[in-house]
Amino acid sequence: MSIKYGLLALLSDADAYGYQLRSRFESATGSVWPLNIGQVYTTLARLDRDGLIEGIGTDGDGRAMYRLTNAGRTELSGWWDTPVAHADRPRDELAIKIALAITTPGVDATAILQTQRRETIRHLQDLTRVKRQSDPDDLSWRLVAESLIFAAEAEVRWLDHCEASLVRHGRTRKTKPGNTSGAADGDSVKDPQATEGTTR
Amino acid sequence: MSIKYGLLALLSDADAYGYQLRSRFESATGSVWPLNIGQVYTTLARLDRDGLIEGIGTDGDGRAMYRLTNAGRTELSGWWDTPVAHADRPRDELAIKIALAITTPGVDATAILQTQRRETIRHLQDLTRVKRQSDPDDLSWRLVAESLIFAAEAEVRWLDHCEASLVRHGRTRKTKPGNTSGAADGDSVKDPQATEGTTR
DNA sequence: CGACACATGTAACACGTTACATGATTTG
DNA sequence: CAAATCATGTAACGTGTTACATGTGTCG
Repeated sequence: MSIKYGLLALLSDADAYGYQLRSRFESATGSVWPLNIGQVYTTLARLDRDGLIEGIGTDGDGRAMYRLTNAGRTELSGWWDTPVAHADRPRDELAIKIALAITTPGVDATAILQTQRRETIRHLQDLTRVKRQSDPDDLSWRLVAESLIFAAEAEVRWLDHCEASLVRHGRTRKTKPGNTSGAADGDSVKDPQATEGTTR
Repeated sequence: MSIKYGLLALLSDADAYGYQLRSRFESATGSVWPLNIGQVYTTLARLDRDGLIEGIGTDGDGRAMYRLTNAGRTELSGWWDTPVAHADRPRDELAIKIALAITTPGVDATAILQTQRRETIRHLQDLTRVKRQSDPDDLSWRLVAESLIFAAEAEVRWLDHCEASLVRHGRTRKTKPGNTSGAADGDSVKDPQATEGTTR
């Protein structure tokens, strides 16, 4: 879904050819998600077929130019007006994996949680490094990076929350409220936005 | 990728047939992601073809049973041991949309951010309601729901952060530090885990 | 000249969705 | 009996990936 509308959005700014669309897409999103060039062409073909864009011959150097049609403009403004629904987002593989790890006998869920936590922290460090080394004036670029950072931080908090829940579950509600350490209560595990220095 | 390993995980517990696998998958993940039954069968066929599972005739009532092979067991334990990489996760349509909204002339990015925020808050309320109405003893179920809650909360914070950044960017660093309202600084926009009562 | 970036495409495949066809069993 | 649920599959299509084929332009 996303790249279809991505191309429409880029074409709403100016006519373009396939190769150009890829580089514009990547300069808008900061090349965090390199866009497959083959797919650009197949998507353009589909959009053309559906009347949302139209091929307008070749420019002076033989590049196949495309232009947004009125139908495409309508489709696009519909996209802008409609929030991204949570319903049609892809399944979260991590959540599924943890759920299955817990319910499958013979699987050490705690070990999986810890391995994953290390991986996510590592990723978080990559992201903050990338962010530090990039032009702070390029807004869209920076916000995309920060989107990933926010998500990764939430993931770490969730992993910690899972581990705490597992422990509590292990002590199968035999202990009464008023327990051992601290921290293991409901939500709010760990401070948010604590990106650096959470390596364990 | 996820459902392939999901089926392997379920089959590592006990032999099963297609229909059964779907209901087990959904009872593990809390039917937040209803699993397409058609795909279960095609995936089983692929797994069989690749030697990770094998069809073992039909049970007494004519249901096509499958069993995990040794190769499948190896593949599965590899999955358990390897953390989910951030590299091969799907693109985040929301982040792309906002990035394009900012870079495309003639698009009201602030309006899009606000519409999205309302939608996400609404979703968050749905999730907390679902969580409240569910069995608190079903760990895996609850954690999956909370995974979505953590992610949605992070999304709201990010959206707020985007809006603040846009405002700051609008005043193109002509104002000096020491400014108008408050709140619009760097990270930590809004308190985390504040699920209820953030409707605006 | 040779390597590399530019530029356009195609083929094969994995994965996901919706929809359809078909039949058995269960239940109101 | 009629409707719902159980159970297995197929077809068509959208979307994404990797890999290949093919040519032009540029630059060291």
